[in-house]
Amino acid sequence: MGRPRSFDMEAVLARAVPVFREHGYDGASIDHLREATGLTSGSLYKAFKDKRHVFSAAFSHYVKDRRQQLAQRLGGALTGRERIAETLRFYLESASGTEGRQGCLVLASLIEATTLDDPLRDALREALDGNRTAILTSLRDGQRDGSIRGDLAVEPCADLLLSLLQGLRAVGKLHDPADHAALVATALKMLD
Amino acid sequence: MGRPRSFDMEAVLARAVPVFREHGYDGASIDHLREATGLTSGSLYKAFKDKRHVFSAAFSHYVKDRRQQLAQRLGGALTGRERIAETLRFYLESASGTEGRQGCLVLASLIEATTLDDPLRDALREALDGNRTAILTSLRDGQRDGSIRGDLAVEPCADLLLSLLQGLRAVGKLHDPADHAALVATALKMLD
DNA sequence: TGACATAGGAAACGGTCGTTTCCTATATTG
DNA sequence: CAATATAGGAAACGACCGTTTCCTATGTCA
Repeated sequence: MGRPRSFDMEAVLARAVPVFREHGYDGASIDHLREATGLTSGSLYKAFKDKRHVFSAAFSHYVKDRRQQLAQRLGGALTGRERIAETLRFYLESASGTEGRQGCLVLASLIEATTLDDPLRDALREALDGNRTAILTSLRDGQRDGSIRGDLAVEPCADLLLSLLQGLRAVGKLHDPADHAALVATALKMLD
Repeated sequence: MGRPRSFDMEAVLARAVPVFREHGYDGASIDHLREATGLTSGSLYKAFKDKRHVFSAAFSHYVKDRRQQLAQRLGGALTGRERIAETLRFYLESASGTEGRQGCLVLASLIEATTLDDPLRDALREALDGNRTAILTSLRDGQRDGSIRGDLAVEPCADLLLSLLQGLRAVGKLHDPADHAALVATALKMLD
């Protein structure tokens, strides 16, 4: 009971995410969040315990949203190899234009990893492990469906692809990646 | 003329670098720098115009130092292919342990790229372009010495390797890379 | 419909930010 | 050796940081 919230929590988080993507956890100020969300700082502190909790919720929202977007794009891709290729294309597009300039929240958090507390670092680890597991699954599926050689060392391959995807987002903060098709083709040679 | 400086500028920069590597430009406070360098904030402002100039000098120092370290390791590697392999090993080691946890200043700056001013962003671009050019040179040398196929598309390959190297540093903030040899072997397949 | 629990929002909190001021110390130069 | 230009360093600056307080508004429930 009591007076109900006049704003949509989901929408506020969606507006908070770009702030953290651009400034990181430490660099994002309550004033930035106030501007982006339209809430007063008082209301922010009614809805969240503190800045840390805003970040935590925004981080979860971002990871969930990215997972959904990727899952949707992977829906049509049949073979494991094609799923890896589509994942690469997804990241190449995310690393381009305004999206690329805004940056990846996972990557931004990674850079701040040493200054984050344990629960946040665990959430970050989970997000990254999730990405790695997804890649690994696609690789193993590819081996099963014949699109990837059966004797490929999938573990180092997954590690490498995980780093490559994050690296694309990093360089994408400055430059748009050129010639997506050639980049995908070259990267896929790691699977041969 | 006048009273000469009582500290070594080079040494102060070497002590300032880890502060920026850990906290980034925005996150590094004058107090952090004061602690790390042993200088009072007044002396810092005597030696540098402002925090931006401390960062600029520290950034140059870091890039120069990294270039030298890599050049030294590349001294013995004869073929272009071996130079690429050695570069990968260099980054894998840099991404490990306390060095990996401390992070790469280029990568940290990349994340903050959108909030940096034009001159700093230009310096960052130069550093990154330098890395890319070095990779490209090794690839072309490899084609000349026969260690890399002559019909390899070197441009996308260089882009990919550049992103991969940065990505290794990113993930290295959280996890040590495992099985360096397998990772190098897998990455080198992009050159086949 | 009146009591109440919570939201909304302005204002202020102490702390830290980057930076400047001001005074003293000291090596260099004529 | 006196004059001077700069370094060293303590203290203070206004601005902004994350957070809290306090008062009003408004929905819910008995």
